[in-house]
Amino acid sequence: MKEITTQQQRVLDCIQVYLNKTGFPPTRADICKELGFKSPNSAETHLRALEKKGFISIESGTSRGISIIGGSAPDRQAQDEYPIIGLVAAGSPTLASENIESKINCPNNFFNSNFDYFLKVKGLSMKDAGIMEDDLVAVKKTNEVKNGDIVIARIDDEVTIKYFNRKSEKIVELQCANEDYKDIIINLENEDLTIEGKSIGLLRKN
Amino acid sequence: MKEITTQQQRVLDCIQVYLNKTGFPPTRADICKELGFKSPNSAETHLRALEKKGFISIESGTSRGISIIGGSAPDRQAQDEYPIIGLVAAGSPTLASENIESKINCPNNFFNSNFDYFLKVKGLSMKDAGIMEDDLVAVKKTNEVKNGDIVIARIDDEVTIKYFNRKSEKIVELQCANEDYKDIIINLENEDLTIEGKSIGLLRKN
DNA sequence: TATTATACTGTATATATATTCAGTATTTAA
DNA sequence: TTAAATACTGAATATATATACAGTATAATA
Repeated sequence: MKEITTQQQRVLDCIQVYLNKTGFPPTRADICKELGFKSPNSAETHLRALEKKGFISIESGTSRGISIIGGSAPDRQAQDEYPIIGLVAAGSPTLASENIESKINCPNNFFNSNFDYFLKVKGLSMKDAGIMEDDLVAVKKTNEVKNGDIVIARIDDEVTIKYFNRKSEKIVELQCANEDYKDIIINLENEDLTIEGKSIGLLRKN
Repeated sequence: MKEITTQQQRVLDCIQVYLNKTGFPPTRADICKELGFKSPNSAETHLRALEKKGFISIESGTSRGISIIGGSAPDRQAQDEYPIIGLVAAGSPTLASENIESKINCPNNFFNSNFDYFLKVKGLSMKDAGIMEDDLVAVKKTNEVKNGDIVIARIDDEVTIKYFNRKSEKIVELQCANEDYKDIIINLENEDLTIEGKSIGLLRKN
């Protein structure tokens, strides 16, 4: 299952909501009305994209012939144990046992993308992004990130969670979401920056 | 619910089977094909009879607008399946199916307390508490809350999520976590306040 | 630089579909 | 015994709906 865009997710949600509400899938026009599109082709192209990516199936030539794949399957969700790793000021957030604070059982399709571990957040540098102290950020190990992603970055031995912003070929900005904190500008020529992964979700226990 | 005839039962079963197989309801022609009728009107009259007797509802002028009522659609709350409810501006966040946007599989000891449903947040009034738009707040249905709790409150038909603060015997403050929003002061003598539940956790999908 | 994917508006149309009308026949209730 | 409900065939039709085509625009990618 490939990545889903924000708008495609909205369309997918819309179909699910319509199904719950009426018992049958929406037409293109229904989707347009719900999401504010003005052309049925807007819905059509999103549906085709969702079909191509494997989220839905569309019965050709059939009115309301949309079905969500995996949607109606009431099978018990496969679960996995995910480690919770403390965001220590220093040191790589490795999965070595000494870094694992505890483990948590969680369905493995719980978020929109698969992920590798939970990171327990320290500090309030991402406060305005709704990430508070002791929140558990679901981290997918990857170094493929794009501007605006919330990434887990390591500079030498210092690990932080920040917005990623590539300013130029050599310059990366690690941006805070809190005006009390200063952004970090990194010159890749002088400094070592490792992208450990990116945030794909969040979990908070009160 | 009145008596059902053998043929009407066959049609009803046919609808259910078709739904299970395709994810959407059949047309008149589909029913004819399945049950060997030679005229779409055969299906039509059976459908009208089933509607009259309360087994199905038919959305007029709508293709495949059949939905099965009651009996065969029990919301069996699977142990680990939790509904996601949209935070609608008006109306109680009931577990009625029309309010359920979708469902999510989740271990029932996932948070530190058991809970009843997820509430999808609209607006940014609790931004500084780290609750953002579209976040899913895990809600435990209770009216036993204490000062500082994040509660789901209903004033008449308006549902909001706010900090709870009892100022005096008669005065309750529903406090925002965003200086752009105004707190709500409620005099219990004049106004109706219902505590639907309290937040015991949060889930965010990026 | 060209190309692909995304994200739309707007119009048009073939056809999928609900639904009405005209019949026939049998069974059940008043 | 007369109406009403059940159980169909067969044909006709208005419209609901999918879907193609023609554009515009932006962002990401190669």
